[in-house]
Amino acid sequence: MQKETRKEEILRVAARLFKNKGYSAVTMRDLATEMGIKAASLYNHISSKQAILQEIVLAIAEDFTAGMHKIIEADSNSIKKLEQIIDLHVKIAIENTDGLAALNSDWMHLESKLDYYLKLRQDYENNYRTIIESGIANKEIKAVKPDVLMFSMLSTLRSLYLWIPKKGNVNPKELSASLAQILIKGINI
Amino acid sequence: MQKETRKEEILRVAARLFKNKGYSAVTMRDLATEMGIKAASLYNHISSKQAILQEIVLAIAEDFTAGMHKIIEADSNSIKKLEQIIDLHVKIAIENTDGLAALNSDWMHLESKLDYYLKLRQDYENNYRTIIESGIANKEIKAVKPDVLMFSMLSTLRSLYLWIPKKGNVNPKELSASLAQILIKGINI
DNA sequence: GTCTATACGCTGATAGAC
DNA sequence: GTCTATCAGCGTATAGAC
Repeated sequence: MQKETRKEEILRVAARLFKNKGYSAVTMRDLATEMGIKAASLYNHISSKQAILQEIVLAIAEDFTAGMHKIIEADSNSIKKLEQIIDLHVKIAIENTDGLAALNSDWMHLESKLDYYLKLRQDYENNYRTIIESGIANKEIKAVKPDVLMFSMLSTLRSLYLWIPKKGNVNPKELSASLAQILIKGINI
Repeated sequence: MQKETRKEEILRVAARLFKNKGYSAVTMRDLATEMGIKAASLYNHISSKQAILQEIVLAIAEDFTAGMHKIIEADSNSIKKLEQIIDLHVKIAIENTDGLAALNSDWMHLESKLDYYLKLRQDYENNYRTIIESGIANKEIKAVKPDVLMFSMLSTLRSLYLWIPKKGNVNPKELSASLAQILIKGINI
């Protein structure tokens, strides 16, 4: 286990503050105080407040993109793929709860990287929808409206970060299994 | 159809801005510009920025509370009650999309009214959970984990405001029916 | 009901000493 | 790597003229 750099510490603490109050309401002075230093000292490690948000959000967005690519390339049926998507969201939500909160709540405050973020999200949703549509075509999934199903599943998965901290130590496998039961069994033929 | 007062106009425009950028990132100057007046003029109609947020969020929170009370008092089974909860969320999401966004994203910026808001939300969730637990006890609902089911349904219903504007003119009955199919049919015995 | 003028604390960020 | 000092601009809000 290698030591956390000062920059990593800033990103970790910033994510926690962003989760609680939102990007706009957190000041560089808040962040510095939380780290026990002065605001000016932060700038030896990061170039701007905006750069902090970018690093936090884009790292996670790229994790989701990479995870989705693994899933769509694998040779498995649609239900399995949906289960793997649940696993992916549970894993990221547990490993990086605060960062995920920032992604979900503060992505619109990305400035120069906003277009890039939106493209990643769009591609992710397109891949998701394609999995559902294939499943319906193959009669693995009930003939529900693909958009409503994707919206419903994604709403739950995107909200995981709100729910995980309340539950203390979460068992990822158990949580994934419960979610799969509720999100998928109902649509499984 | 009675004319909108200046104050109502402020609340409506503010809700739209809060939805897009979040409470903290919207300035009184932004709001005034959007209304075609100067920031100082806003204070003839509202006492503070905080008061705007309170009016928007608490009105909706109280709508949910009133709706839930009607549902739990009615003489119907658990599945019917869950369907009525879906209807309630769809109705409010369509009628007051922007205000609902502010409630979901900016409730933590309520200052003196935060405790009141949290109590309304807690009571709402307790009533929701009780409906699910009764349904499981009566064998109307599969023996899933009540908390996971409530979390999943509420995540979807609370995210409706994100989804509705993309869909243009929404038919509430059709949307409620699709959601009920996906959220309830899977857990129905 | 809206305006101009103004108060004044807080904001992100930089320069330069140690 | 952290500090103090500093800055220009923006934040909410008030006073008082029209």
